[in-house]
Amino acid sequence: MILSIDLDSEVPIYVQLRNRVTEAIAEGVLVAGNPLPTTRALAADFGINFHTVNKAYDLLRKQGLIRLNRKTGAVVITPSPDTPFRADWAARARTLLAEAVAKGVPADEVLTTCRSVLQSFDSPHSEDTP
Amino acid sequence: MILSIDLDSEVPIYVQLRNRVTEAIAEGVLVAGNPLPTTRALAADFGINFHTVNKAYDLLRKQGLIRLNRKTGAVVITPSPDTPFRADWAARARTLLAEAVAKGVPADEVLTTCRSVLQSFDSPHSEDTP
DNA sequence: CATTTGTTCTATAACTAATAGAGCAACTAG
DNA sequence: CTAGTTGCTCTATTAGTTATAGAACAAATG
Repeated sequence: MILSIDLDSEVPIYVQLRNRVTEAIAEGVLVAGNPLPTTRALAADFGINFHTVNKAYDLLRKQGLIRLNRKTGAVVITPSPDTPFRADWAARARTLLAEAVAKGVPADEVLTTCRSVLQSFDSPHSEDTP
Repeated sequence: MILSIDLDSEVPIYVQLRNRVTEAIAEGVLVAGNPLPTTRALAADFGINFHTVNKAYDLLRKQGLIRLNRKTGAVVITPSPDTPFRADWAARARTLLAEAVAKGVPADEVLTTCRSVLQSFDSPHSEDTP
């Protein structure tokens, strides 16, 4: 797995890590059952502290996207999109969509952008279909 | 104008203020030329410090949504959806959409939610059309 | 000219981000 | 059963952010 983070970004490292893993799951690069690198290994890869990785994994666990086992490590799980999540997500979507509309981007263009992003998640990402 | 903020939220007050104003512009409640309350007046309304409101207004100015004049106060302007904005916005949209898809929400349901939010912005919000 | 308003400066307390080290608890492999 | 790995917890420090606060300046209106 190749995760890229920007140490100079204004976005906290642990948030970037959470976002990248979340996107990898959405893309199908990571599916239920797949293991994530250990906190210490991933921290060593990026040259950051393992506590920072730990924080990102903890966020993902609270999001209900991974399960953390001692010794086995972090594993992607099959999520359940419950009602509280949908409500919270819709509120955040409203804020983000408002930002584009307020900036003058036409509603249909906004929707087209969303559609193409969603389509990019749908396209297959298997390594063993040559 | 009625802006509501939650002092107990984990979202910083100045971010909430920016979000509410952004949404009001997207909804058409605020249109180009409309004045915003003065920083001191809005701060008094919410019982918060005027520096906090100042920070929110400064964000909105950097977003290109309002113009700040001495004495005249803050005024909503006609924005220009430039390319850098679209690219940055698309990246953030990707992260948010990934969150829903990774959580198991079907892509078409995500798109439907976005569409209904955008439609809620389109519906008229004029006070003088009985 | 006087008032209002955004702007800027300094300052402080509480919180967050990231790093760091130490050690505990559980699980697997040998 | 032992040894090692790994998540987890604890304390601690440094740097930055959030929100508050007071004071004063600059520009534009009336």
